[in-house]
Amino acid sequence: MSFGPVRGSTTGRPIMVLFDILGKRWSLRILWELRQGPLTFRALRDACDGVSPTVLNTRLKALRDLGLVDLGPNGYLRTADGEDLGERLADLDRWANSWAERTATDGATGN
Amino acid sequence: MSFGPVRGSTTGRPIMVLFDILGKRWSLRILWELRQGPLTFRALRDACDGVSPTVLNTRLKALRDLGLVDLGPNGYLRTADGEDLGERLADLDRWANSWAERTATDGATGN
DNA sequence: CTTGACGCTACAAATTCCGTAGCTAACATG
DNA sequence: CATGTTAGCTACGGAATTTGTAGCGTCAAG
Repeated sequence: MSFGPVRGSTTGRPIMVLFDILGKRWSLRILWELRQGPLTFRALRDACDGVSPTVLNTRLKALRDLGLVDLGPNGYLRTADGEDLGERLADLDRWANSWAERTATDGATGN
Repeated sequence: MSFGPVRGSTTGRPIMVLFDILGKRWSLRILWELRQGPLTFRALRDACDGVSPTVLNTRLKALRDLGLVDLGPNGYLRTADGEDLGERLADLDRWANSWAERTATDGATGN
């Protein structure tokens, strides 16, 4: 497996590779929805607010090429690396929750 | 400040708000490039591979609405929340580096 | 043979993104 | 005042991406 040239990034810095895929619509969401085990293509589609199969398949291909997602007998699932990345997303989720509380409080005090 | 209805997400879960903005091209990158202090609009543009001002301004507006970025006397900078989120991105960066090493090694072992 | 679920593809329309050019305002120099 | 520079930001047309709907081929159950 190798990182080819990535849109707008000739440096090959890993974080840029990540930004490139995660910066596309539904990528983060797909990784997120796979957090509790495998989902079939259609179940994943439903979980992602009915994202079009075109985009879902495109993302899934990219995610598989990067070794973050794989297709098993029970549907799509995250690889070990994907799980690892998923934990960073869980961190993001925890942060987002406290951020929302903080933001709500800000708003109440006079927006 | 308040979260309006977000594209494709009626739940209002904070993580979805985050996915919505971060899932747009250049959002992650902008937050990332602001990690070492304020940058002017044009400096930020240069840092982001010359992203078009149209998109940069749109992202900056969204990021400001969410209270993650602010415009100070020396240019754009991350707010306290933005810095906080930035740390999660730094985690992502660290993970991406080890991931890249792992991935390179995988390729070498013939898997 | 029909039904249903599976992964996935085709294709046109809608949306978003892009690059280039240029605007207004502020500040410094002369 | 005239000039030059830098700032943030907008207009606009063309390119690229995303979307929605329909349907394909395969497989297992009834």
